[in-house]
Amino acid sequence: MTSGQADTSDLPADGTLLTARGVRSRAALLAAARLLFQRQGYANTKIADITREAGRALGSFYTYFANKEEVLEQMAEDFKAEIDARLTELDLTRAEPYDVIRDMCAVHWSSCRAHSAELAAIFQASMLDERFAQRWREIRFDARKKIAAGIRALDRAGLAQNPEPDAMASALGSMMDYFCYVWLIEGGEADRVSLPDEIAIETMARVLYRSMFAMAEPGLEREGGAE
Amino acid sequence: MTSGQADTSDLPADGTLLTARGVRSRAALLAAARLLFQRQGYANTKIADITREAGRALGSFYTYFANKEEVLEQMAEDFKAEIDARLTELDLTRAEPYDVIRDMCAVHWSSCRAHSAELAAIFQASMLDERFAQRWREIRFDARKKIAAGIRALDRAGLAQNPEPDAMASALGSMMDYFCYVWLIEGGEADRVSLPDEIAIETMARVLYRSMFAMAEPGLEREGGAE
Amino acid sequence: MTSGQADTSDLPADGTLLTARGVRSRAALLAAARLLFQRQGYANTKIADITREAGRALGSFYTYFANKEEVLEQMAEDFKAEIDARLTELDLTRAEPYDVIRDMCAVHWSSCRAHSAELAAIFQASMLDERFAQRWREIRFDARKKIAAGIRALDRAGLAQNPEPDAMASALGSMMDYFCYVWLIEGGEADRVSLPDEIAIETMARVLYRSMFAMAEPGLEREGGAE
Amino acid sequence: MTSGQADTSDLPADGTLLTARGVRSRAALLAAARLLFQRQGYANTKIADITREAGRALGSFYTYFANKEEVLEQMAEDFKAEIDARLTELDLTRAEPYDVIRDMCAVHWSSCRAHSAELAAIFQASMLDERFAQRWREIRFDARKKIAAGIRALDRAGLAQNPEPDAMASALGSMMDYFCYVWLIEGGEADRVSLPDEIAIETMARVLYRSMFAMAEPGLEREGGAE
DNA sequence: GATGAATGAGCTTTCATTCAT
DNA sequence: CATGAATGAAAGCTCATTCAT
Repeated sequence: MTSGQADTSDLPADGTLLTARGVRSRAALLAAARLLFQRQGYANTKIADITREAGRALGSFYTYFANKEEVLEQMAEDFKAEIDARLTELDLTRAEPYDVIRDMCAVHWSSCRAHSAELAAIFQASMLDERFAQRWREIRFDARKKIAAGIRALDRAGLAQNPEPDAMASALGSMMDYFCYVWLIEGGEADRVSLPDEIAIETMARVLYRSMFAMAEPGLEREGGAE
Repeated sequence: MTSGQADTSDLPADGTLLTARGVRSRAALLAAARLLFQRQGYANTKIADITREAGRALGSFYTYFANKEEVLEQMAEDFKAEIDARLTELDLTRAEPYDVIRDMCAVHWSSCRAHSAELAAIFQASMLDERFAQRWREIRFDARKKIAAGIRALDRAGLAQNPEPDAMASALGSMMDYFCYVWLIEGGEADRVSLPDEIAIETMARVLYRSMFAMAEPGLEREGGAE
Repeated sequence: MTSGQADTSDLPADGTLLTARGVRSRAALLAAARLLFQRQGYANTKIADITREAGRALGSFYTYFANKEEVLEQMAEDFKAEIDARLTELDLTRAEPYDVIRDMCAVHWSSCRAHSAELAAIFQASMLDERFAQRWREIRFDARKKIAAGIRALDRAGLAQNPEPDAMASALGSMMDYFCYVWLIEGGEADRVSLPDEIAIETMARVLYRSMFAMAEPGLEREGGAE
Repeated sequence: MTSGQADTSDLPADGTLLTARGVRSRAALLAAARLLFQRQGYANTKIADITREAGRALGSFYTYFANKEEVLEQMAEDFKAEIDARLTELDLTRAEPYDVIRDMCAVHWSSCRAHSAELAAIFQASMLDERFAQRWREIRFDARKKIAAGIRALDRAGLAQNPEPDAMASALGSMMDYFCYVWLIEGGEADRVSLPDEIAIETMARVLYRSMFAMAEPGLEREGGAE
């Protein structure tokens, strides 16, 4: 429920099975790493910090991971798996498209909140290391493709016009990713440090809906909004 | 025109005036730093890299800067000054609001392109160092305020409805900043590495306009778009 | 007997207990530091000198000490503990006051000889660093107080007169400290490089006794000295 | 009057005569060095500190001195010349030997006070650099010889007994030097930071007189002191 | 003479990774 | 498996000294 780590966290890097003790140690290290990535950032976290936080010896880290990158890779995998899973679970058949978009934004926001450590670490690593930049591009690509597909469907249905669906999807995805980073990790904007979930989700949903449909979202139309 | 560096680049760390030779060296170091921040990132750039690239001795760096942070601070200042200046020059009285928004996006995009080194460095540093995160929040805050003001004006004029102008401004600003980072620095999305200026600018403008006005932008309406 | 280091040498910087191997390394580093402080002075000794002399890698130094100052602090502590202990062991009830004073001088001289590295380092550091000047003042303060107490006792007993016991104690203490430094570390006076223990001790004792009692010490009186 | 620097300060290292401008610069540098040696110590004073304090360019230092050592050497020379001169001026024919000793201590104390920068620098340098240790030994040697001569004279006159005049002179000289250092430069003892001139001088004189004569100094005898 | 930028050797400290116990 | 000491390559930064202007 809390994460998708269960699938993989009991496996060492080389595929060998771990003893019960090993499983516990590995989990302790991953948990410590998450805590620290979130608290002090990925780059600022040393291997020694992780083992200290996990109450393990420094050398034990290398029993389970080749290096810090591997920890992050593991986390990124779990993170992506979870987002994918939750996006797949979405009910795309809801009558009102805005509700679908809103659900998607809610999933994105709550996943990012639940995995803020991973989000922080991936964002950071993507800026330090081209390999992780590539990984991050892959991770977010599914979401982009989904959005682009939605835009193309609208176009085909004559419901809206969008000459560059991929660029638009990239822009909207960038908004979602960085907006979550800003409010869930970086500490908000200069004049405000946090945002209620409800507002965050609606704001993202509104931008997505309006950008895709080029009209106001249903809730507001009824109130005699932009029209 | 290219930058606001002229104002400050003839001043060393302690406020004393530099000789002509000093001005040249300082500029060479800044140029080398820009090049390297862009090419290999801020965190991956060592002081020795900068001096080597600038064709200067290691120690010379410290004649002009106390450390790498100071270089970035200088760049950030210049960057912000330039963006501010260019946004101030914008003609806000153009008849068509979309044109104003488009101009703004064009300024943002071209500024980010011209200062991609600074953008890369600031983004990176903001993720490694809380002090720079704060600085980055300040730098981008003007743009957020401007967008929020636009949204509030539309609301007051009854042209659109937007219950959370600040959150919306943050989302749109995040989109602009990260979209520029992704395409100008990080190398695009998984399936594409670059975007023509025209498309990038229009995409951002479209998202801004539609989100703020909750309707299609003028160009498309005429073509019988979303309606 | 040789030192009070035993109490503390099995503790690393952070208070954790060391393994046997660690105890050995720490001791090796301290021994190397002592040797070098004595041979080439505190300020002239680099961390790399210490580790090389100890046959350890440079980085190993930092497993045990935060910096060179900490090494000295450790030594100073041990030095002070030893002098205190030896001064406490003195038999203050000997019938002849001169013998008590002579014993005290003997303890001081031999402690300084045994810990000439520490003495040299503390003296040097006290001149480079106000923090160590303060520490040095504290270290020597017990001895000053002891001398001043002796002077006051004589005054009260009507055996001598000394209007400024604290100033006198400072002068006598300065004599003892610097005289030891000069002959045990600096290399004596311009025309002579060393002094037999016996003469050094008697000279100090004589100055102390005469200054406090304002009369010749017993041994000489019998020989028909100053009277 | 303030110093003996006048004799030499208008001569550059190589014997060439300086222009009036040069004389002023050299003096400014020496004055700045004195100030800083006193304020922050010899070792902690950088060449750049000196030139900044003197309001001169960094490079100008090397017009007048080969390095910092040479500055100190110059100062030491002046210092020694002054002490020698003042000790020579002493009236050794005063009826009361205590008065002679007291005058000598007064000269020593006031010279050290007037030249505390030099004293601080020489003491420090003597602990960092064997060359200066040697120099310092030479500087203080005259004083030692004078004291030893006094002791020998007393011995010959049968007025006191002192089997080791040179060791005694070293002890008394060490007392005088370090006592002055402690109170004029280092900042006193742990419980007190300064001493009135009168008390400092009398304390030194008392230790000298009593140690040499093995009896109370005249002033106290009259008050029915030690007898 | 005066200036201050340029130089680079030298030192400190950090930390990922290895490996003997 | 666990442990934590050992290692040494990398940086960062300082500052005496030189030298072109």
